[in-house]
Amino acid sequence: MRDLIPLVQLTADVVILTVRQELEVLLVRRGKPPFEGMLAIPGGYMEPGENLWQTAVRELQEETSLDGMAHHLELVGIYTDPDRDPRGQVASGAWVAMIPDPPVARPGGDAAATQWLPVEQALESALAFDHRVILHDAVERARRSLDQSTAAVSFCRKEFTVSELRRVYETVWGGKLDPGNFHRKVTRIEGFIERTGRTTTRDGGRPAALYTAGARKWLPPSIPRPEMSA
Amino acid sequence: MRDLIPLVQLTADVVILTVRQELEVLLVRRGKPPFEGMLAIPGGYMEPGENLWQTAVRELQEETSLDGMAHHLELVGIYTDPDRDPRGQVASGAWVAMIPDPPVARPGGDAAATQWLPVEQALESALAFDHRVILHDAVERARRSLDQSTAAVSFCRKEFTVSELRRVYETVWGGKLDPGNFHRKVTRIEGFIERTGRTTTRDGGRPAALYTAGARKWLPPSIPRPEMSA
DNA sequence: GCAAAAGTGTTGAAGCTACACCCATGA
DNA sequence: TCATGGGTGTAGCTTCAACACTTTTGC
Repeated sequence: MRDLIPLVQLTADVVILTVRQELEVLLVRRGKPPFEGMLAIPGGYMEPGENLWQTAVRELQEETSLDGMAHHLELVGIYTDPDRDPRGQVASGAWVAMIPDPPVARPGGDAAATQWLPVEQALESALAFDHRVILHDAVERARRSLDQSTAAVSFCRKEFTVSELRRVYETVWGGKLDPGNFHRKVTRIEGFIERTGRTTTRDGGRPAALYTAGARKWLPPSIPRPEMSA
Repeated sequence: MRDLIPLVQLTADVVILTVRQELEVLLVRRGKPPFEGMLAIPGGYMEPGENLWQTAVRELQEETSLDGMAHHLELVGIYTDPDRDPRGQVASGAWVAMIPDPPVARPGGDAAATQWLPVEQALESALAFDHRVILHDAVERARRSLDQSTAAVSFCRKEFTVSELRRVYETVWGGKLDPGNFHRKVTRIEGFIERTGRTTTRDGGRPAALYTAGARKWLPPSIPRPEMSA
C-alpha cells in the first residue's frame, strides 16, 4: 500500500515579471534536455534542508541578483500532473515575482541564456514543460493582485513617484488613467504609499514627490467590512 | 548530485469551512500514529495517476459526501518544511473548501472520528503536524476571498436568500450589516447573484426571493481598471 | 519663453449611510 | 392582530469622473 504512493521531486518555478514599455517576463533558454534549447521559466530543485519557498527565493536571487527575500513572491499554484515532466514525477510550485527596473539578467545553472520577453509574445511561444500554463496563471494572478492588493508598488523601485506607480497600472492593464484622479486616489488610501519628503525630476517637468511602499497589503474591498463586535 | 535532491511524498489537506452560528471547521481525530488521537485537518496522499487537486477533490468528497468538484476549492499554500512530518519528507498542498449547511460528517480512512469545531476554538487547540498554521492561513484566505471574490455564495446552498448571504458576511467578519443597504449592494453588482423567480419563507417573515450564484468570480476593485486600448 | 509633468480646484453625477417605512407571510 | 424578516424610499453626505488650471522644473 505504502509503495503505491508516488515519490516525487519538487521544483520551484519563478515567473519574474517587470514593467517596461509593456509587461515583460524573464525566461531562460534551456541548456540541456529535456526540452533543450527551448524557453522556460527559471526554476530548480528543492535542495536538502530547504522548503520550497526558500528554493523560490534562491532561484529569484540566482537569476536576477536581487535579494529574493525582500521582494514580492506570491504563490501561483502547484503543478502536479503525473506526466508533466518526462524525467518522471516532478511536482512544481510556481511563484510570481514582481520586480522593478529589469536588472541585468544573469545566465547560470542549466540556463544557456536568459532574456526578457513581452508576456504577450511569451504566451504565444512554445515553452518547455507546462510552462505556458504556468505563465498564463502567473500573469492572471499578477493582474488580480493589482486590483486587490498593493502589489503594484513591487514593480517600482524603492522610492518612486505617483506617476511611476500609475504607469504600472496602465501598462499591466493596458489603457490610460487620469493622472490627477489617480494621484488623489492612491494618496488617500491610508498606508498604501508614504511620502519620503524628497522629490525628483527624473521624469521631466515639475519635481514629483517621492514615495515608498506603506504598510498596507490589501486595498479596501468593495463591500466594506462591518465594525468588529462579536 | 541528483541523489541529493529530496524525494518527497505529497498529500492534500482540505480545510473544510462552513457557517453556522459561527465559522466552523471540520477536523478529524487521528486514528493512528503519528499524532494518534490528536485533531487534524482531513487529508491524504496523492495516488498514482492523480494530480494533487484531484486528491483534494477526492478528500473533500470522502469527508463530506459532497461532490468535491462542484464546490469551491481554493489553494491556500504548499507546506514543505523538511521536518514537518516525522515519517519523513512529506509535502502538503492545502486547500480551503467553503460549503453550505454542514452535512453529516462521515468518518472514514484513518480518521477515527470527524467533528465540527468553531474556528476560534480550533485555532487555540493543539493540532497534528503544522495544521494550526495551515488552518490559520486557510481562514485568512477565506476571509480575504469574501472581500474580493464572490466566494461567499459557496457557503450558501444552491438557492439562497439575500439575508442568508448577508449572514455569511456577518458571521465570517463578526459584526452587523444593514439589511437594506446590503440587499441593494449585492443585487446591483452584475453577475454576483441571479434571481430564480422562486421565494421562500424559511427564515420567517415576508417571503424572500431566492437567488443562485451568478457567473461573476471577482468583485469590482477599488481602483477601477481603465478601458482596454493598447 | 516653451514644453512637460505634477498636482489642485471645481462641478455635476453617482453612490453610500442611516434610518424610516411599507410589505407579505406565519402564528 | 402581532411579530418577523424582506425590501424600497429618502435625505444628507461623500466620493467620483472629467477636465480646467496653476505650479515648477529643464531646455
